Amino acid sequence: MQIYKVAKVVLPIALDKDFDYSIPSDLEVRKGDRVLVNFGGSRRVAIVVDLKKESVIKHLKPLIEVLDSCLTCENIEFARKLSKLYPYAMGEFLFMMMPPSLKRVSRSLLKQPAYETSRQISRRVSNIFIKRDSFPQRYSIWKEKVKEKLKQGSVLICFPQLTYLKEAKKIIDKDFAGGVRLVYSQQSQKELFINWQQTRNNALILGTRVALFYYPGDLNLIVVEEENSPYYFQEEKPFYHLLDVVGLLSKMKEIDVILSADYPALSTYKLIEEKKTSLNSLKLKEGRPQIKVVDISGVRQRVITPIFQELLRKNIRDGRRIVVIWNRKGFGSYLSCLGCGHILKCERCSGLLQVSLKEDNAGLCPYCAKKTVVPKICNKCNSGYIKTFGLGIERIEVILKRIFPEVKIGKWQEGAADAQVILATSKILSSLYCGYNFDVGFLLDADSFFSRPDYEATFNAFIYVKQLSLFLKEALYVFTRNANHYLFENLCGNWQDFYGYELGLRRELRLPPFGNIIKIILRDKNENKLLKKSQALYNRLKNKKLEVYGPLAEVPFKLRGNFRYSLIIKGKKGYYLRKLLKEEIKNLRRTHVKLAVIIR
DNA sequence: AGCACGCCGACT
DNA sequence: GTCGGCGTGCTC
Repeated sequence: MQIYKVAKVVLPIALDKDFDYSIPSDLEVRKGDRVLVNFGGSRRVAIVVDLKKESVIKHLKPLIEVLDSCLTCENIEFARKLSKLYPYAMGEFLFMMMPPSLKRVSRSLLKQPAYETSRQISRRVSNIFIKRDSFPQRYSIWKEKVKEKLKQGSVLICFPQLTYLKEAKKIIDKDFAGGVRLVYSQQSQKELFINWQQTRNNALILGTRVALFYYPGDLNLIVVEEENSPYYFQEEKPFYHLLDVVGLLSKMKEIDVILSADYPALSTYKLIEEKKTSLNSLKLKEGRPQIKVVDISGVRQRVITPIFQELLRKNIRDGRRIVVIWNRKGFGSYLSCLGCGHILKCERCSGLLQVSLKEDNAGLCPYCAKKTVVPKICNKCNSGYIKTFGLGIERIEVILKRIFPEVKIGKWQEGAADAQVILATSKILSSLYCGYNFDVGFLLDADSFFSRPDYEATFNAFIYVKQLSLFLKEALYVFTRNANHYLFENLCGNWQDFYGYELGLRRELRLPPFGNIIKIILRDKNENKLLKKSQALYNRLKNKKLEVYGPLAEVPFKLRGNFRYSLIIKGKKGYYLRKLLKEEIKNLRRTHVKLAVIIR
């Protein structure tokens, strides 16, 4: 006999609500089952989140079919917790926990149903941060713990990027021959489905941030490699930070976490100071390589300064392998008419068109990557010639080749093999993890890192410069026109001094990790309408006694045809703010304002 | 989210 | 007269 006659289900929609369906007498339903329902006039996949004897709703539609049991009660609990932490519906998170092919209406291909793991006896969770300069060093520390934990369950190792993951796999494979499974979003639906099925128990999983949502029930340990990486912040809906989600999952499952990196995230450092996370590091041996701050504040030349030329000449003469970093790709940074001064812009964005030598007559939008054909003659005034202004890395290449005609100079990737001087944008750092070394580095525009209106800019700049220096054997020259900026005070010394100072600033200004920053970005094709709605939202939030700033023009103001304003809410950490935010978002969705919400 | 319904201004 | 943008309400 059936005890339960009603199933509560959720769908993958931005709606924080479950719906009741009656269970036909010939169906057997469990929590976590994937079912087919008639919802709002169409057949859709839903997940059963609860079973009841009766419902307050009068006319229930019946469940059409049980497709399979692919999720567990624990998945449901996790999704519920996530939807309290972030302003997204439980259904949106729940559907992230199953492979994409199961989100569609499809007959089950599952070989076996999801099984519930019994809860362990309550135990203390250990959180540890392992600080070493390189991946092999860090890996040698946490390897044994992975082996040990793998005896009683699964282990997940998170990587910030796919290239990094694949390089690391080569090393890890040697110790776990054939036993490693990869999970990342670029895999095909078929691959994801197979891997999802094969990592349900007793698996060693290497994955990018998506893999965390596919976690198996017997997960026993989470390792987050390069835990300070900005790639752990998902920049599209649903916005989340992997470290938050790892914290939530480890607390729920009572499993240990190993955070591993060359330098800790600031939030992790705070936990270390509070003794909530332990620190495993070597005795301080900073100063290899030397970081040298070069003050060019009084120099007339913008980039190719005499002091840079002199240092470069000396290091070339000494036979050193050199990397020069300038953070603008292409040839020039903008195009302008010599006659009327008109500056060419992307037709969809407020980005200035960049120029590349390779792509003749092609202007590239830095924001949407759209290519535009650049006319020879300005079509605004019909007389002036269009000329390239500003410095891109390709123009720097041309200039340096003229100054040093006898030296092999090449761009990163193209000429990396045999050039003595490599030119690159700051993006080079993420490919250096794959084992590439230089003797000397020149960071030509350190100021561009912290000139943005972003409270995290200085911290990110610190991490960037420190990480870059780890791939240099001898010295890193950092050029700046703001040599008295606090970034440079502790750049060469003890890293903990910088962390301490930064943490003090954040505490004083009530910024993360001491408080929440919530940024709501509103967008619309109609600029006036958008401004009005942004102001209306500002007033509503202000009336609720929140600390709100804005509306501020986002950078870029126009992106892919949409204008963008943002509001920033500053507040204490807590559920009150999140609950309030959820309500506001619900109201906004109704008025068809497109928005993004970023919580830090 | 996605859809239907109903209100009001614009325009062949 | 009707077409369509837009606010509102609903989905078991």
